[in-house]
Amino acid sequence: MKTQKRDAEASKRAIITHAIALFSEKGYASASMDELAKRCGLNKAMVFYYFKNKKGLYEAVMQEVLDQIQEAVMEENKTHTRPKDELAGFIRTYAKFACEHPYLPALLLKELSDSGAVVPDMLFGSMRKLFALFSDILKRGEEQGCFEDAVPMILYFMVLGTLNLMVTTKPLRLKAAQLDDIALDTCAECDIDEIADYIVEKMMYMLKEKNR
Amino acid sequence: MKTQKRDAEASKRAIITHAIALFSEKGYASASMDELAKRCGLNKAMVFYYFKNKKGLYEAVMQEVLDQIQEAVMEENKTHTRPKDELAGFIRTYAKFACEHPYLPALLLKELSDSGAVVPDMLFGSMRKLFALFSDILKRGEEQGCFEDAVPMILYFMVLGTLNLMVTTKPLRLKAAQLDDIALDTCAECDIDEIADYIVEKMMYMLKEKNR
DNA sequence: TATAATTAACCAACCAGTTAATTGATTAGA
DNA sequence: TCTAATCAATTAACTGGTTGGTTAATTATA
Repeated sequence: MKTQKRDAEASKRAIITHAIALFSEKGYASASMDELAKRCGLNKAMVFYYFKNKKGLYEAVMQEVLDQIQEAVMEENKTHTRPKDELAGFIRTYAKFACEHPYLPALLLKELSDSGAVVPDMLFGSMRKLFALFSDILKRGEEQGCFEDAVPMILYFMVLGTLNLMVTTKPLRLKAAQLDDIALDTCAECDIDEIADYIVEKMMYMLKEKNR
Repeated sequence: MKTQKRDAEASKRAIITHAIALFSEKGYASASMDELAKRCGLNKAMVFYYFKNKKGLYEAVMQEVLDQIQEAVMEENKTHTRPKDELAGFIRTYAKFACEHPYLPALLLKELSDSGAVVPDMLFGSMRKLFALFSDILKRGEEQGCFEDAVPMILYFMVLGTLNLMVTTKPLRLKAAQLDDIALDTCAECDIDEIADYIVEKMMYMLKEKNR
């Protein structure tokens, strides 16, 4: 593998990689294509050469990110059989991924807070699969009698909402912990695994209220 | 009350009102001050006359919105004494307000997904009070033995995350319900009160796992 | 030589913010 | 009560900088 002066694949990948970081830092509107090109060390025209639009690039970014989290969760899911373990695995895997790739929560919250203003069509195309898995776990859990009264859509957003917010607000919570009186615990020290475990535990209580 | 050609208070109020709508629709960066002025039927310079900056206006907007939700929740809270009722009231009141004023979830999610990039200082100044109330309810609940093992920060984001996402994604979920196969229930028909009731119910199960 | 990758220079549209002049209401003085 | 002065509210026109996007020429590779 010799280092060429020209490598289309490498350029394209560099653009996507830096675009993920930039979009999640600044948001769609504030992300400048000039700055992106500068970060990549490429000419700005390259961005439009490989991706038609800013919007086209953003779609590619969202696709990439959603594919990544999807694959991580789906792959982990194979290692379980019982719905309870599947649910716990889903939550812990999402939490771990979100913590290691903090652009995911940032991008997702921004997109969802607009009801997918930028990429409405593809958003629930890609997100549907994750939700379908989550929904299926709960459904099978109910059939097998280990879950009760599950409303997948609400519970899905409960898991994603809590985890995404805990990840994105971490800097804010750290700052608050320093300034604030001691009375309020902002959970600044908690690491993501503890948080995930807590959510898993509480989720189990929620879903099997009677049969214990 | 005669209709004057000049009314400073009315102009200022018009700017804030339309700014709330505009910021929550477009986000901070994409909200144009030219368009804002056009929506208000005022000259653009008026915006900078009453509020120094775009940022200054945005801060005023966030202050207004956070004050509104705060007052609504605080006021309702006075009607209860038992922590369980207080918690239920908190959730239902926030849900109702968020549904009737959908700009709140949009603005809040956008701001939190940046860890308060635009107005970091004032954000947790204003949000702290709401969280302090929530935290206090749980604490008193634990002292009185009706709640167990509560981690206020996580539970707070669980409530806000779920409700805010359910409100902002409503159009998306409605659209998905039409296109999607029937297998996936996106909760498109649920109204906010049902959702709030569900969360309250599940929350209660979470918080009193042993003593029932 | 043909083609894919890369570049510099450019453009019109839009942006937040300014300025200096103008208009309307309020008030003080006669 | 009329008027002149004062001050707050409002405006049109402008600015310098940035934006997404284009184009035509140039380079490297096969």
